[in-house]
Amino acid sequence: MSWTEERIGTLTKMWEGGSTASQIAEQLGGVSRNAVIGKAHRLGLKARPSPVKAKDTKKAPAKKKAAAAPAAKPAARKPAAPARQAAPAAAPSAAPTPSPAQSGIPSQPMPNKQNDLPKIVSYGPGGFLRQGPGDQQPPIPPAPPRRLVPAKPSPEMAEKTSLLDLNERVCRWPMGHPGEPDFHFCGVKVNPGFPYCVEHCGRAYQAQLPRGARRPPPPLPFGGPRVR
DNA sequence: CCCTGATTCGC
DNA sequence: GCGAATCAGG
Repeated sequence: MSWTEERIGTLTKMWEGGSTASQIAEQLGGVSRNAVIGKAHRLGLKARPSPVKAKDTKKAPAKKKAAAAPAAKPAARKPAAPARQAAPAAAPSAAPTPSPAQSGIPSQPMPNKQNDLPKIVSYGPGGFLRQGPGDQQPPIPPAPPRRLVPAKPSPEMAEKTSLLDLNERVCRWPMGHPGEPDFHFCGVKVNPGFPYCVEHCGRAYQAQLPRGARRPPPPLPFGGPRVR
C-alpha cells in the first residue's frame, strides 16, 4: 500500500481527530500501526499525548541493532532530544468518550467541567468525516422509543463471549448454535496463529488420512444435527 | 498481559 | 520515504 493523497488525508484527519494509530491503521488497511505513526511524524503531525514521557537524553539511548550492524557506522547519534511535547495544556482531554445519546433520550448538555467536549469522530471508507460533535449540524436525536428496554445481559450470558467480543486473540469456536439464547463463542485465548484455542484447533484441523482410513468425522460446528 | 506513541535505522 | 523493531509509559 502506498501513501496516496487520499490515504494521507484520512490519516491526517483521523490523527488530528484524536483517533489512535491503531484505529487509523485499521481504517486505512494494509498498513501497520507503526506505519501510521511513522507517516504521521514524517508529515509533521506529531504532538499528541504520548504515554512515554520525554526520556532523559543523557542516558539510556536506544542501541537497537548495534549488534546486527557490527561497527559499521557509529555515526554521531542524536539520542533525539524530544524538544516537542508542546503544550496541549489547553485541552488535556481526559474523558475518553462517554458515548452520548446512548440513552436515546435527548439529554441536557451536561455542564461538562472544562467545557471540553470529547471529540467523537467517525470515518467512512475513503476517510470522509461522518460526524463530529462540534459540527454545525449535529444529528437530530431520534425520538426515544416508547419503552427503553435496558440491555440487561442475562446472568448466564454474562461472561460469555459474544459475537461482538470476538477479536484476534480469543477463540472463535462457536458454542451452541446461532439463534439459541445462549449461543456464544469459546473465548479462550487462541493458539497463536490460529483462530481457535488449542483445544478447538484440535477439532478444526485434523490430519488428512488416506482414503479408506478415515475416521468418522467429529460433529460439525455448524450444519450438523443438533445434539443437546 | 493489553494498550499507547516515539524513535531508530536498514532498506 | 517507509515501516519493523524496539523502547517506554499507562
